Amino acid sequence: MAPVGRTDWAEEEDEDSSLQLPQQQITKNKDGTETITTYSIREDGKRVKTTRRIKKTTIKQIVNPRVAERKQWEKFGSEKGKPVGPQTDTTSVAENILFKPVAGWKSRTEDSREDEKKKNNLKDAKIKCRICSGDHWTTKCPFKDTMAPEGGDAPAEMGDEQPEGPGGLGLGSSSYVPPHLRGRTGGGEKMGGKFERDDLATLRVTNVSEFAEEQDLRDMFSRFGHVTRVFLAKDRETGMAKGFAFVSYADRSDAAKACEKMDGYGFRHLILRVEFAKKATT
DNA sequence: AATGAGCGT
Repeated sequence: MAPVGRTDWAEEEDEDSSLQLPQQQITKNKDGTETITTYSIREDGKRVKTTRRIKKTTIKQIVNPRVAERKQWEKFGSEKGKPVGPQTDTTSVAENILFKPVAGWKSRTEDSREDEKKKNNLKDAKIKCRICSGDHWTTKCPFKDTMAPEGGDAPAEMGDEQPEGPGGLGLGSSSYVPPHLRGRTGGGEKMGGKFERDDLATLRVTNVSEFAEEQDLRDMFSRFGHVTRVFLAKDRETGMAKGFAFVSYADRSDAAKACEKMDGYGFRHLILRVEFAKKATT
């Protein structure tokens, strides 16, 4: 039995607290700013007074005309009758956030000095081709296909148990295998002559949003078949996406399907352009 | 508009 004259206790408390809240106040300051004071109740029941100082800007300065007009609309719903502009108790007003990617943020910690040193050493180190003594890397040498490095017996490798790298590509005494050549089983590959990336099933995707990530592309493209590689071009200095990407498939037929379906596909307010890739850098 | 990165003697 409920005590006489008592309604639901929860209801009562609700009414109490909401009725006692003072109205929002706005005071104009001399410097042209305004101070807005609002009152609200937190989840734990505590009453909170919030003051904010804002600087008013002419609407024309900051928004396009359609948005400006929208700002003058009469409020509706639970905000009905409230004055124009954001009510700070229901709307949080934030500053514009500028997104500035920074290169090398990972190493910008206490031990970043060490990193700097290493970098400089690398930069100062002179490059001399072992084949022709030119100022390029041996691997970039125009004669590397026809000539062996001078001296023949290169400094003995530490781990001699591995006569050839995991890829078994037989690049002289070096066991290094560049990432794109690793783990190949040679499916229908002409092994004579130069090594070329298998771009037969690779699509070039352009007009890619700078906010896209490789995973986004993988998600979109893997419905057409097994995606073997996604490369999203980024500026190596800034990390900014350059707006194009490469997507490789295990099967060229899947690539063809994807090409047909994804060319013209809308992604993040941009229309993707998809076509088969031509050969890589020469 | 744009055709990829990686190692390092």
